[in-house]
Amino acid sequence: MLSERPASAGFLYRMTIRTTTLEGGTVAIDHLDGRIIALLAREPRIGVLEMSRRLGVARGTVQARLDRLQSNGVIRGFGPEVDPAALGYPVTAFATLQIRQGQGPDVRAHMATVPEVLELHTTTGTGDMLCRLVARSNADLQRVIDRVVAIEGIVRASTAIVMENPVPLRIIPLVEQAAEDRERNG
Amino acid sequence: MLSERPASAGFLYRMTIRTTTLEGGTVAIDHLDGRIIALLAREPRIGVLEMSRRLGVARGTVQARLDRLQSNGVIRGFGPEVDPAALGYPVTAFATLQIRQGQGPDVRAHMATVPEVLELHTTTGTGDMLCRLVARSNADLQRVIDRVVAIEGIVRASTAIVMENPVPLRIIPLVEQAAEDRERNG
DNA sequence: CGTTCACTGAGCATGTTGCCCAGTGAATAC
DNA sequence: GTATTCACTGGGCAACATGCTCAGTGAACG
Repeated sequence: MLSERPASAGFLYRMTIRTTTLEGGTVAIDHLDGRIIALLAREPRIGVLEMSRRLGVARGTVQARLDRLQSNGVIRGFGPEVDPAALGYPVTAFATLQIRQGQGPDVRAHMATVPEVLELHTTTGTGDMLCRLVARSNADLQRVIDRVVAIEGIVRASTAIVMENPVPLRIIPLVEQAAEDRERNG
Repeated sequence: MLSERPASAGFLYRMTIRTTTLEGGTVAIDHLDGRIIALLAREPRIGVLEMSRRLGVARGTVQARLDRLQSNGVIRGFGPEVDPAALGYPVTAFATLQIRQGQGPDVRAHMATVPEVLELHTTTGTGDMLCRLVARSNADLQRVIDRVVAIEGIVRASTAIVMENPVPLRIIPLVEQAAEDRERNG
């Protein structure tokens, strides 16, 4: 079931695509790029050869597009998507933190040491930081929060427990949007 | 550079592992599982064969572990990680929505139609829903929010724009934690 | 004490990859 | 207008990884 992508050095393919780069590091992707990403999202284990067959283009083309999408940074990688729930962490929560002036760096470093902190953002608005937490249970969430706020510098933490996840993290609609925009604008 | 995972039906490998399943669909993973996931996270394009070499175990073992991790649901997939910023959406924001009683389902359906909504959760606490948005610019964020709140049922929306992302979405520390817990408990 | 199970190490046919090449049409530059 | 560049096609070849199978081993389990 788990097949592979041979480990390889892998230089850029013979082709180099006339990349359309917009302002600010933005990369324009066309419809074919969009289809490649969508196909890859739907069937991650598909091969370049199989993709070229499905998309009706030459293998080299898919190869080149993929290389470009990766060196572009559009596709950051293919890391395994691990489900925290399956690991025993079925509870997800978002915590808004208020930080004491100048303690930002300390808090950031501290948060990075807590495994249950899956991501951390600094934001505008009421809070100063927003983080995503997971825990083994609602009760366990208390332990996690205690550990999080166990550092000087966090003035207040406000937690919202996730009940449902109607829209799981997704990117395809945005990719299609971006591909269509490219078609229209050029 | 972009190598592959041959498209294949792929039945379970000959081996079936004495799976340790805990209460509530939780799967216990051991140290080897942890190393596999970590290795895969670090070098997603590595092959089963290469992994077995690096980890010092037989190819079949890695194959079987990986199959199990996937059928377990611990590894959900290997979808491409697309960077919204590279696509021209460098602005990320979190919006807290307050929903009018009974309008939840309508709002959920509506949110799913907005490409810039990357994820949506229903939560406890002050707000009723929390969503992650992206936009082409701060100005564009207004357009996105307008589109989001363009449905009856959203009483109030409070938005926090992300400035920095000190801890990007990660899972490895949790995986290691889970692997260690397994070692200790059983 | 026999069975089950995870794992090893080996093998083989098949299929994919990495890389190369010549040729085409279209957009770009001179 | 003409030459060049570039994305893409379709073909080819050697090297390699995969999918699947098999026999054997040690440890945990009933």
